[in-house]
Amino acid sequence: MKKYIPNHIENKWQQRWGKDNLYFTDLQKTGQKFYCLVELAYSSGDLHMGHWFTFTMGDILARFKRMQGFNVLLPNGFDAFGLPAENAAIKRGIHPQDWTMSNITRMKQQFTTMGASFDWEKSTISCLPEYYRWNQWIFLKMYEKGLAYRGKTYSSWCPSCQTVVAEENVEAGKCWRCETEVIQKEVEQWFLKITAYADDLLWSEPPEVAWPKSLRESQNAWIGKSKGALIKFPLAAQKNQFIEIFTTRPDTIYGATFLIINPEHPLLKQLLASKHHQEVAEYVIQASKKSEQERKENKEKSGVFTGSFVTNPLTHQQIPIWVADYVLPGYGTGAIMAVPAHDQRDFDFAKKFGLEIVPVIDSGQAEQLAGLPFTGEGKLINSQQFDDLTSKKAAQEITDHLHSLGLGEHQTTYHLHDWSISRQRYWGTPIPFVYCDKCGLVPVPEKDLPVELPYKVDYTPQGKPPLATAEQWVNVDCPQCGGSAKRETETMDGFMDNSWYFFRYLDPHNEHKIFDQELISKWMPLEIYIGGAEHTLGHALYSRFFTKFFHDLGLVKFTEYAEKRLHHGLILGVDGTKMSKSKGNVVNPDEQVKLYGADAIRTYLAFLGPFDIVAPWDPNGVGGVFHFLERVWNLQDKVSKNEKLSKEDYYQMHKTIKKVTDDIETMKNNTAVAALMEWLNFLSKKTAVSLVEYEKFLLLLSPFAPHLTEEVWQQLGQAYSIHQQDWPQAEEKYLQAAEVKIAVMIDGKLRAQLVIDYDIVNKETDVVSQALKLEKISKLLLNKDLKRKIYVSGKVVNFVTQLT
RNA sequence: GCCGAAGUGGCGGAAUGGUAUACGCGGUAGUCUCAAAAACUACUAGUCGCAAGGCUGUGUGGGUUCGACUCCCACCUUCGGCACCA
Repeated sequence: MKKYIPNHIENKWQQRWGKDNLYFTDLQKTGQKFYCLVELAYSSGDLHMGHWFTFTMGDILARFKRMQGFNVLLPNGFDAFGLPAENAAIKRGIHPQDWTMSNITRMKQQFTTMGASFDWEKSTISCLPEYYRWNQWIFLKMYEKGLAYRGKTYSSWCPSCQTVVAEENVEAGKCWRCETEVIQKEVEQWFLKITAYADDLLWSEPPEVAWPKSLRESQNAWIGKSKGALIKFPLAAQKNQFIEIFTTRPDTIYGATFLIINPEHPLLKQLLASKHHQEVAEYVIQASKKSEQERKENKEKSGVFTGSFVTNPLTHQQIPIWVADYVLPGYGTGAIMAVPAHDQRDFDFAKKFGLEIVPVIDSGQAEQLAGLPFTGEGKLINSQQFDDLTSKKAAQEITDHLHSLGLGEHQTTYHLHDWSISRQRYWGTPIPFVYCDKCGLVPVPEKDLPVELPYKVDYTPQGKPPLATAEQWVNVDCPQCGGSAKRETETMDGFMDNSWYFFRYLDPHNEHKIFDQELISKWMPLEIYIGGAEHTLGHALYSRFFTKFFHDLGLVKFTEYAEKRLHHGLILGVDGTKMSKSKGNVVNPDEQVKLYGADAIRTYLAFLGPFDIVAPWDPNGVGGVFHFLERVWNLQDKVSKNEKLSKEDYYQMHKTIKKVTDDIETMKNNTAVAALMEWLNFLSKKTAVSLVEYEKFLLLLSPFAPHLTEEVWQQLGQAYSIHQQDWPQAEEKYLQAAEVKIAVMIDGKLRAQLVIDYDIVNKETDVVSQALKLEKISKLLLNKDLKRKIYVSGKVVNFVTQLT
């Protein structure tokens, strides 16, 4: 027999599978479908170990389901637009498109060496017009529905990338791509009104689909729905002028002893007519200098008195207006009523500046007696006609009362902001709008899509969008009046591309529609979506938003696109830290393939630990798995066609079939591989192995090691391909061992073992009397008073002599 | 601070409330060899003991139970996430 040398067989089978189109999925076929989705890769040019890990897990599940008779779709595509392409191109002088497309060619080759069962006919590349024209189409539809609009706000701006960075892509005050500190800059840009879906995006309990709890709770927190009231506080000096505040605790209004506005508040200029002018102006300047990050980090309260007063609409007292940067411009109305007795921050502020503290909720608790703020709910005090009401009731009644005075209303606010989608860069989907001198902003008609990205532009950053340099492209006739107009030169955020790609996988080349609705209703929602937890507040939220939008357009019938989402783990470098080029601890999959072959790497990644594991790459571990595969290969020597199976042989075989089946189903690949190793250890001890056993073994191993199993399968003279065989079935009648080991305990402590025939496993009296006869047990029980006998079928006998 | 997940050998990790440490790595000894590597075999939680055997052990302290890694309460630590959100 030949030695197991992966490099001699893997390439051969990869080519054969490709030639035979073995993993082609007929979407029209009837029968149960299984759509297995893995988050698509960015076309960076190199497949790293993280890709291997994630895609291998998807591939194992897909292969398993296919053998179980499901019509499985395992597609793959490329996230191809975005800054890295543009930056790499600027650095190396290659056009982003050429850079991207050659990367994709290379990565496809790397994906092939993985031996994964992708159906490459169902694939998308986001930088191709046949894909991004539908980004434009979606954008126009959103515009039609009032969900895409042009707005002006302060946004995080990356000076290095020369573009707006979405809030959820700002990490610790730095740009997620280049790690330059972002600044706040007022820019006009396109927004998608994701806030219109805030309530729809909130997860209910229990959830409609099986998505991770951590994701659901993070998304809910990010959406940040809170109910409260808008209340107008009349300015003391000017009649009919108000400061409007938002509060979640209108019940505490009688305790509002001052009011705070943020330093950027529009009313502030008006208020600066007092003697405090200088001090306030200085504070505002100081606050504007602080970066968002500093403001958040420094929790020491700061602020100044404006010199002006408002009237508390219910106590009718004049209360001072302060400016403080702990009140944020982007939330609520940017102004608060401060209730120091019942809010920690207001309390800290009041203490620091010696402001009045009036308790209005009776907590009956010690903190309050000790003069600390009580932030919970309770019964009202010091609140005139509302005294003795509970917080909940009072909140309702006080808001209603304010409403009748024309000074308040019920209000719900959200933390979620609209999605700023325009980028002042080249390598992205052109936004399909033109600016006409006569007609203003005009959408490009649907029939004129796609608005193709011009190839020839100057994409080096100069403070204006690169597309503005493509003059021929920019100057167009207005679709409405035919007069001269200019194209929008901003492009779309790359997150737009990957918010809906899994719909397009099902119908990637459709020229007439975004997708065929019948195909979608047949194949979606998809069964499982494997991806990273880092996309919780980005991609995983946007894609749900798009699905709900498609639903409202009448394109799809469901409101969640994936029945299940699973977060994958992370493979660290050998040193236990995150792999990075600068640290030089990157484990290159291509090199590992050369050393051990794809099968060993796949199986090692599966065996490493639970699916969500964060663990370092262990070179010895791969070696161990390679050794396992080698032993499987060498077992051929022992195979005999005539070998009869004992009861124990059948038991081991079916026990393993059951375990591997259950484990792959629940994505516990590590214990599935361990079960195969155990069975191999058992088979290796036998003098001969039957063909039946060996075949079953190969079938069970085939999702993990597709090349080796295919090769041995062929050598055994079996029909091609092993990957088209039926998955083995565990039979109940074989799932009983011949003998059962029972633990015998006295007072819960293990004292002996009893081996019984399987036949008497359910006969309690027989088992107990056999246990009592054991020499060791009878000796230990000699002078003891046996109070209870407990028998757990097939597991344990416990003799209790002491009852507490 | 808040939210989420998790703490088990030298290491990665197994265990429907029922014999803790499966499987793999690493280690020790042996077989084979002139030797080494590879392969194979045995052992490998700590501790007392020549042994038989005992005791202690799943982050800490309590609790429930005949029996707890598993369930409950309190605490500690680590990892991941977050928004001074009124």
